[in-house]
Amino acid sequence: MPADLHAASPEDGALWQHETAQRNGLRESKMRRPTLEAVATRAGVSKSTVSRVVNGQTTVASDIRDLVMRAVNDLGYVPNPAARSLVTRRTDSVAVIVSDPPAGLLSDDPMFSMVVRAASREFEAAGKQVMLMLAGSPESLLRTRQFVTAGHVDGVMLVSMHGADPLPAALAGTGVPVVSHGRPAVTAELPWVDNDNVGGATQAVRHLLDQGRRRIATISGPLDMTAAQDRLGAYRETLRETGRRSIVAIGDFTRISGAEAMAQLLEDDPALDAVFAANDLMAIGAMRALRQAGRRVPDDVAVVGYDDIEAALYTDPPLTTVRSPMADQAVASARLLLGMLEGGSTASVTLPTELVVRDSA
Amino acid sequence: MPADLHAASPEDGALWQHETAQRNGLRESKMRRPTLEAVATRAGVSKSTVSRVVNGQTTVASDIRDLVMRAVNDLGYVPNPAARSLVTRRTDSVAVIVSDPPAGLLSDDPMFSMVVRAASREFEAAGKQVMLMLAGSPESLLRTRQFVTAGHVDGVMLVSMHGADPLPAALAGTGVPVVSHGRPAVTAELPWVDNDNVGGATQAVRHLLDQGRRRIATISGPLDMTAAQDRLGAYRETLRETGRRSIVAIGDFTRISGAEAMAQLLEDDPALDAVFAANDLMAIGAMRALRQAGRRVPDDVAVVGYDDIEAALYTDPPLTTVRSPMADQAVASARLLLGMLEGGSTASVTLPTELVVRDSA
DNA sequence: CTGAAAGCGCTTACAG
DNA sequence: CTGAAAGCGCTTACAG
Repeated sequence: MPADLHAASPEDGALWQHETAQRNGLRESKMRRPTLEAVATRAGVSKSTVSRVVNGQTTVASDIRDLVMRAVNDLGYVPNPAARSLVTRRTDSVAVIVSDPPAGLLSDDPMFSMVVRAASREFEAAGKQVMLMLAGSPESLLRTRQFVTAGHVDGVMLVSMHGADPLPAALAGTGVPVVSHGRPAVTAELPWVDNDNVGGATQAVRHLLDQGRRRIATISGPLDMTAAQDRLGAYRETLRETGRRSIVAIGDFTRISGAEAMAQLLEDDPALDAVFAANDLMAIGAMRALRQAGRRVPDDVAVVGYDDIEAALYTDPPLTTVRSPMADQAVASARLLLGMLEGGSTASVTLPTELVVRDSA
Repeated sequence: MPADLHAASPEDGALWQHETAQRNGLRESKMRRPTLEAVATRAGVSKSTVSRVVNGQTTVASDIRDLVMRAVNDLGYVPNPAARSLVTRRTDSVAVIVSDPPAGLLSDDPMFSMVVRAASREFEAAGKQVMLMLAGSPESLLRTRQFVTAGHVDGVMLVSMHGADPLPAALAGTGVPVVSHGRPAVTAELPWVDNDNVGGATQAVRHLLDQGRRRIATISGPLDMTAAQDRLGAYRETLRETGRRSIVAIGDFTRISGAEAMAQLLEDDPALDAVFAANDLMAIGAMRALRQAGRRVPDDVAVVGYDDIEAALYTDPPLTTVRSPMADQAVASARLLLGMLEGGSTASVTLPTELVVRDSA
């Protein structure tokens, strides 16, 4: 207590109040939340009973339940997740781990947005919180593995947006359920959900053939991704069946790589009359390159993409493409993991695709 | 033990092994991870000492430290986050809460991808895990508030991608540090990071004026968002200064809304010679509508967008736009929150914009 | 149907 | 510099 309290002036009083308010503010932010014990005391029952009510057990007499609920509401009680998780060994959360390329590459990829959002909705609807992790660098690989091992999450959904990902293997030994959105490149023993890349690419090339195109090139994705491998394989196979040769350039699923690959293709074979791009982003890049080279789409060169992202409706001309059910695939991945957490099936699933014909081919 | 064990045949043996392996597999997945106590026993020291080493305290003799580290590595020890969090009252994680529109609207918005990724990288670099939450429905609002109140996270970064969000207000009373990516519509007392919407929009309209355009329309974003309000306000103000009248249509920041707004505008004022779209997505929609109406860009109608997303490089013609530092803004938001967790500044920040002139205006 | 008690795996004063 | 002990806030057999 200040020594000069007996001489307190109104100003002193105001100052004092101010400091008190600040302290209260501070204390409030650090103040402990009401505990289960506080609720028990207020309701005049045991902690066990409160715990049962809070967890929805039906073995509690309804009048007692009401008593407890009132205390919970009065106090604004919310269970401490750390304490709960410590004893139940569940976290009620899952990790969505997205391989993040260095230097912002692919950073506005619509796939990221679609997949992460669709999966998140699904998980949240099932009462699971989602922890988003970006796994790019080697350190982050270690970090990710530690994180999962530590028991931070009940399960993992892997979204490999690039190469030969070491993550599936790294996560295999953790004993935590893992699913992969997209078939992983290394055949780890983990279930996945994918779309029918072979079927989709085959449809695309057949369509071009049906339109009377004869020199059909392709822009492939990076060859360490199974989606790229499968689409390229189907392109080659379909052409081979009709006795035509492949004309291939490799991109990395970005717009700019599509543009560069198209320029290369035009140089390699100026007489080509069609191109199948392994995704829409590269198709958009290819269309720009064609424009710059003075070729008309589809009159001179027909273009088919893959994915049917929304942007495919806004190209000039609108893009013919293979619809891959991105959101459905994400939802299916989430459900597969959710099922596994309940001890359900670990069977991988392949979703069908559909050709969407617009004006570019 | 099976009653017929004495009659076991080789086949039985194999079967038995198989079952054993399965059980071991099961047990392994449920098996308790090594605890701090196990490490202490193995190293022949107390739990306190192990804890100190694991947490990097420097007060431990180096030979003892080595002993402990060896035990940690041998056992593959990883601390249990729930137990740690229970006593430290920290979680070392933050929530990134994105307002998620119903029905997949905006779902491939590049903003989501850019902002979430940039912020995640920043948080992860600081050792914070990110919990991604989608807050769309009224239930999710409640859920979100509870989640934060329960102490699941040390701080919150809010990303309002639409309307008059009730979240800032709902989170204000929790005592948990919150920052907003983008100035919130309701003036809650929380720090934010935004780009200079007024400055950016002013640059856009001035540029159009400088090009000799005389009937300049705008496609605004939804008016419950401050970014939309500010951009529209600056458009109006700039035209007013030069004695011109505003021609306004309202979109919702999606491509399709941009196309519809443009069609409306053309109907309202067929003689317009320029349009300022409040984001690039709507500008892309507007360009499609102009194409369908037979207007050439920029000869008949000049178009300026806002954001400078990557797609702006791929329109025909390439889009003149205002560069808003999306990723920088997300990084700044993350840093602001990180700083607040250390007791640092709560000052809001505004980032500068820059006009990028390409061929559409 | 309800309660007392043990225990989940850590950290942190407090002694020494 | 190191250790014994208390305690974080829950859940869950185990009795009654």
